[in-house]
Amino acid sequence: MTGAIRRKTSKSGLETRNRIIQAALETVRREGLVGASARTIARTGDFNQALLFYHFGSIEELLLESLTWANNIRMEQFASRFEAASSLADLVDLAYDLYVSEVHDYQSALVAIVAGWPAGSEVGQRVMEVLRPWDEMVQRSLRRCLDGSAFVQIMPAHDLTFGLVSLLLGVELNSRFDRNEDRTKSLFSALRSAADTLS
Amino acid sequence: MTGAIRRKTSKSGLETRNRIIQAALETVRREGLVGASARTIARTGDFNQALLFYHFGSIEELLLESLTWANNIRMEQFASRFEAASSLADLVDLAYDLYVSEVHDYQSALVAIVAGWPAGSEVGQRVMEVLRPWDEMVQRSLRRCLDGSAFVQIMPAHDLTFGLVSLLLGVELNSRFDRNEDRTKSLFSALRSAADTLS
DNA sequence: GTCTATACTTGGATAGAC
DNA sequence: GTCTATCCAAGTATAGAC
Repeated sequence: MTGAIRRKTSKSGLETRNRIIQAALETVRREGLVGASARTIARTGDFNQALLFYHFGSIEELLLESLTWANNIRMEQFASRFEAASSLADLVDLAYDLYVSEVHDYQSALVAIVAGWPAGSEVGQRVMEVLRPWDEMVQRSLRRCLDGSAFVQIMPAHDLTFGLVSLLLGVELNSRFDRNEDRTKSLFSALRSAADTLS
Repeated sequence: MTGAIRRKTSKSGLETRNRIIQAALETVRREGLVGASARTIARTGDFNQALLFYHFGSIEELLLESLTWANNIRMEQFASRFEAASSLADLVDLAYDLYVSEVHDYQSALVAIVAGWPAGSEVGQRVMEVLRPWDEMVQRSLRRCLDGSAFVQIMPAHDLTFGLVSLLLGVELNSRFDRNEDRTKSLFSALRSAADTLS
């Protein structure tokens, strides 16, 4: 297994890298992680299969970088909104928006990648690192929102963080085989009113 | 793709089927779904690779039956306890026990299998069917426990069901790359006291 | 930086002996 | 029902032309 390969990043090189990443995500979305081989990915993006190895060195590396890429977009997209949130209800809304945007754009290809490797493996480690910032961001936001609220008495911030992040993962995983978006919508709107009532 | 193959189930045949299923689960656990090939599974279980095809016809079929098998065990193990639950707090405890037993026995190999295939695929459909009974069981139990409680005002039973099941999936997925069991323990004990307070 | 061609490995699956 | 041998497809990866 070769590590990450990064050539001089010329303009067209970057564009191609991006095309390949898009094709990888699209393929995982359509065929599942089990169906995402170099050849199927290349067919999806309509480029030569060898290109993938030139730019990323291996499939694992490509999937990992695709995960990172998609995740960074989400982070950038949501970071300011998390900073701006001022109540638990805001955070619930944000979580829902995150879910919608995730499922809409990637049909939760991310959770498939996350779930595919065992924890101890090298890939598993790196997946973990990609996900960690979310936890920190949510936790910071949550502490700020709940500061002074009586709500922390019944549910400490770190538990709430872990619960919210896990719930989001679970809902996304669920959405992979239960095409009923209404259930999620309904859940989050119930959570939202609960948050309103309780805080 | 060939369908399920079921020969006359002699005693030793059944035992072998079981050995193969165990090996499949063990392999997914250790190598992840991406590392679960016919050959690696056979090596894990120390049996001939061809045997797998004789008994199950294909890898997909084997993984699906492994999922079903492990899931049935859980269902049998927990069904009576879900029937016996009489409060929201009981249900939270049950969910936690389910998590522990799942992670302990399979290190969440199940969620890996669940996440590996796309929703629309044949495998995805069947995975969905395997999971559905949980939803029904939890929902029945929940309605019974919350009957007459004021809690349903802030959180309807069907939303709570979906939330609880999703949370469990998410926590199990999380446990694949975050080896911190204490976080889960802490979350569920917080949920438990919340359930006590609120119902 | 991209494509074609190709080497080589692994994986899925079957046939036939035992 | 299980094992050995084997076929073939698919997969990963590299070399070299353009």
